[in-house]
Amino acid sequence: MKPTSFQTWQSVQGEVLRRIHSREWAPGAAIPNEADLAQEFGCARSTVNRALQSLADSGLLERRRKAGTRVSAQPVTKATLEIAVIRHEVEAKGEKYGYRLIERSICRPPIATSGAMQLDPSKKLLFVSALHLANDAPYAFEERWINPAAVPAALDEAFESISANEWLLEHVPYTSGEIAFSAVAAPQETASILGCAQDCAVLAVDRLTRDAQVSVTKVRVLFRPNHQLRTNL
Amino acid sequence: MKPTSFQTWQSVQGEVLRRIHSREWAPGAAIPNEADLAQEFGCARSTVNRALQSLADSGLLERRRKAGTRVSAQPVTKATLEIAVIRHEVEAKGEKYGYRLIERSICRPPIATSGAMQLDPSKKLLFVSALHLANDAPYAFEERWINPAAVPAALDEAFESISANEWLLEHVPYTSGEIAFSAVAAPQETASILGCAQDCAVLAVDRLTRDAQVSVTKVRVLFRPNHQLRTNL
DNA sequence: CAGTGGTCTAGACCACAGG
DNA sequence: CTGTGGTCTAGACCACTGG
Repeated sequence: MKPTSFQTWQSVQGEVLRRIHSREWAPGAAIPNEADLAQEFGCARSTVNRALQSLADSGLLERRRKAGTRVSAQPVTKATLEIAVIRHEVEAKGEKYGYRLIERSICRPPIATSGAMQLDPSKKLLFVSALHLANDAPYAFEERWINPAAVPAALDEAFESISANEWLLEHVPYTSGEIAFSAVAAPQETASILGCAQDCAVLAVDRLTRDAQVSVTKVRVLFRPNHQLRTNL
Repeated sequence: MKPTSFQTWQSVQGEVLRRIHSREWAPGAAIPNEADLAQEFGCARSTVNRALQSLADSGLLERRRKAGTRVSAQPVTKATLEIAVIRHEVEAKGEKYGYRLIERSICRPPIATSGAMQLDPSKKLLFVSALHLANDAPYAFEERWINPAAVPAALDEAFESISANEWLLEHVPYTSGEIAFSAVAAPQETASILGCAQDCAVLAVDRLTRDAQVSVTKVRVLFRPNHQLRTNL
């Protein structure tokens, strides 16, 4: 039999990675087509396809019909952050989770909010703010606007023992939306809730959630100082 | 022919999503196995497999051999951030990119740095700090430690006209590593470089890069105030 | 137009883990 | 032990797009 044979898509991927790392296939250069590789590797074309497709997803390869496959010259790193329910996040760290409702009201949102949610500014929304605790210390502060038109049942929920976070996940799961990460100076009120100095730098996660085009909720979560979001590349 | 037939994995996925959204398949509940679905949908099992696997990757389904497939009760949202070379990031916004080297030296790193890089603290490393500009205004400040043992060629590069960012990508591409996002108060020196107030809240991206187990570089990038990292969900 | 990747199929074997 | 997903194969058709 010819040199080596690769029978699993993972092993094919490994071999492709080796050639890229060793610069046998240089950055920006084209690599053989699937059929040729399949023959060389002694496997079916679909196996090669699986391996290459996976590498293309991670940004290492660029593939185009007819043009073929080439090694990305300047691969765009893709960092995947897992955003879990905060309770799970805390428990995963081995800390005790706690929850405290701070405010619940029905009122007209700031224009910036109604604008971002693409809703009529005169319509009232449900506002909920709450504090998440880890080992009884402040962990994250969340301010949330909920669109009652999208989730009428929310008006009947007090959010005193369950976070809006989890409640929404249970009642309107599998939504789409946008998320943004930034750094902000903690406003005075927030700072006192989080137990840090005013204008302390904290990580902010802003999230807008839609269910079939209509905005369901918009939330800003401010984490305790020094909080990090980490992942592997 | 039976009701509808689904011939592409995307259409199968669409139908599965519909059933999940409509709660026909409730959160936490098991769904039929691949063979049954294939028969119902009038397609091959591998087509169903492709569709379900993709949904499992995105966290909507949980699959285990023998146990079958079930709808995730509390799906973990996965936000994928694309971390491009800063020059590209700036240019993609339609702004003019600029680069200014601030410091380049060879010295012993702080213990925290050598520790994180798992290197001998007494060994000297190459330190490079630089400012990235957008439309001539500060965009991001980067402080970087480079391990010459891993990239000897770096010692011959001045980094005066090319950022270490891009230089490294060209010379040791396709590395692995870790990345972390946090909020920090800009130290006095950094603040003056970025042109913001001292202790201003800025987004920090810390990145450790390895090439086959050995640390290549560790970098902290501080973005201008109000910078956001965004993505869709 | 023609080469390349994208996908589908029918069938098969296997690894894993639930019971 | 056995059901389920994970994967491989050989072959086929097709969509896209570069030349």
